[in-house]
Amino acid sequence: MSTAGRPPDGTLGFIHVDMDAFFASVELRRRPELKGQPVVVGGTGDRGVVAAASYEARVFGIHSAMPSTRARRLCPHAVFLPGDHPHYGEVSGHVMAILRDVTPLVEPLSLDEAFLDVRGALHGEDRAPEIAAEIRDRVLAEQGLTCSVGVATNKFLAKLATERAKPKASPSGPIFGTGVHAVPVGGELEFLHPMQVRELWGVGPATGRKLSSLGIETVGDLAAQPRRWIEASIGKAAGAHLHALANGRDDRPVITGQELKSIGHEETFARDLCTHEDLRPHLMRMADAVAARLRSGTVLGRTVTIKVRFSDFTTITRSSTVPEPIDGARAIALEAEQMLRKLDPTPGVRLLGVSLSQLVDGSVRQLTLDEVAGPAWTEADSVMDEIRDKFGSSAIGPAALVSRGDGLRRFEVGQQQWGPSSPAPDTDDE
DNA sequence: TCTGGGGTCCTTAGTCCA
DNA sequence: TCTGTGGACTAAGGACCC
Repeated sequence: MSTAGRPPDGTLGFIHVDMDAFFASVELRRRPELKGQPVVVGGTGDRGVVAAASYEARVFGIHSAMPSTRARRLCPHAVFLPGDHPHYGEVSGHVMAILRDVTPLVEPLSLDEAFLDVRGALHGEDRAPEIAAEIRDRVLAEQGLTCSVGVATNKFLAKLATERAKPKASPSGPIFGTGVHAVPVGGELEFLHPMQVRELWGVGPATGRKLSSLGIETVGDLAAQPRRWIEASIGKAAGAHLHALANGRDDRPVITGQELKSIGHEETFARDLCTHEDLRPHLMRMADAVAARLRSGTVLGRTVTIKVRFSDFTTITRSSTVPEPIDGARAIALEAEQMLRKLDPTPGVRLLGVSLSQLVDGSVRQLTLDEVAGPAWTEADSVMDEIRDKFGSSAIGPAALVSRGDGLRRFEVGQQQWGPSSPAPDTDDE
């Protein structure tokens, strides 16, 4: 991990790039015949959500994170697509390469967003907006995709500037934005203070309600309050952070090569599961998926966490820390199952998740007692990794998953990015 | 209107130990 | 030996982001 090193210095040199309706735009690029139609990418089943909506779909009120069932009601004639995460990752890689061509100081936030620190490329000239426009032109020319770009004196203002540049949906159709918006040096507070406090990075529904109950509606209202009072009202860390942002201060550097803190896998089931026997194969499959990702990233973890969401949507987590870091499916499953056994699934479990945190570098791994006693499991994991590399993720999986008679389908992992793909079957095989 | 999956960070509370 | 304190660690939950 490395950082830009220099703190923000009042130079207009931070750029935020955000792809416009990324997943939907990538699909439209593949299927030009859908251009102009409302396109929705995401979970296609009853329990799925929208991952991305084209601006034509947004005209109908559809937005990301909306339940798919609601999106269908709002716009029954929209084209609903299941999404292709590996392909979006590939396209994202091409876009990030363009950004890294501008500066090595690129901090990806997700597949479709990144911060850049271009201060080193300015040579004392005020040309960051020009660089932003060049980025936009190159992404369009080389990838056939549009993006919006914000420019400011720090990361947070650059991100807000991007929002100003974005296309908007209106009842009469999409309104295309300026594409690039720069917040001039000295104009930060004028730009910031009229905004709703909810627009600040880090203010979600809960904090928004709390601030509103304190009479704080705009960013200017927040900036005018004493910092200590804000800290006492919403918590020390969040209070100090938001107060600084409201005053236009954000000292965070652009960080390249962020280290991963946890790796997990979770799934919402097409219908609720009520017994340990039903849950166990899913737990095994998820432990196997997490283990494979740990090994492919050459990391090990010490804390195993399971997440259980019941039918009434109450969600609990249980975690357990093992003495030595692990990356084997069997070891993860063992810990996870012990925790799951202590829970009562009879009210109905709609989601189950397994994750590993407290990650450490796996390239200098120490053998665990388990491995010293019998290295067969580690070898089996390595062989599985090799087979998956050659024949795909569904080619092989834990034996526990084939004994139920529903075979290879069980080995599919990570295919349910936005919820189960089809409505609950009326059969008894889950 | 029923709410995904991948994460990060913070807060609070309990325990252990020096 | 007992008590208080503070730090490190762990566990659980919540809020937030894309």
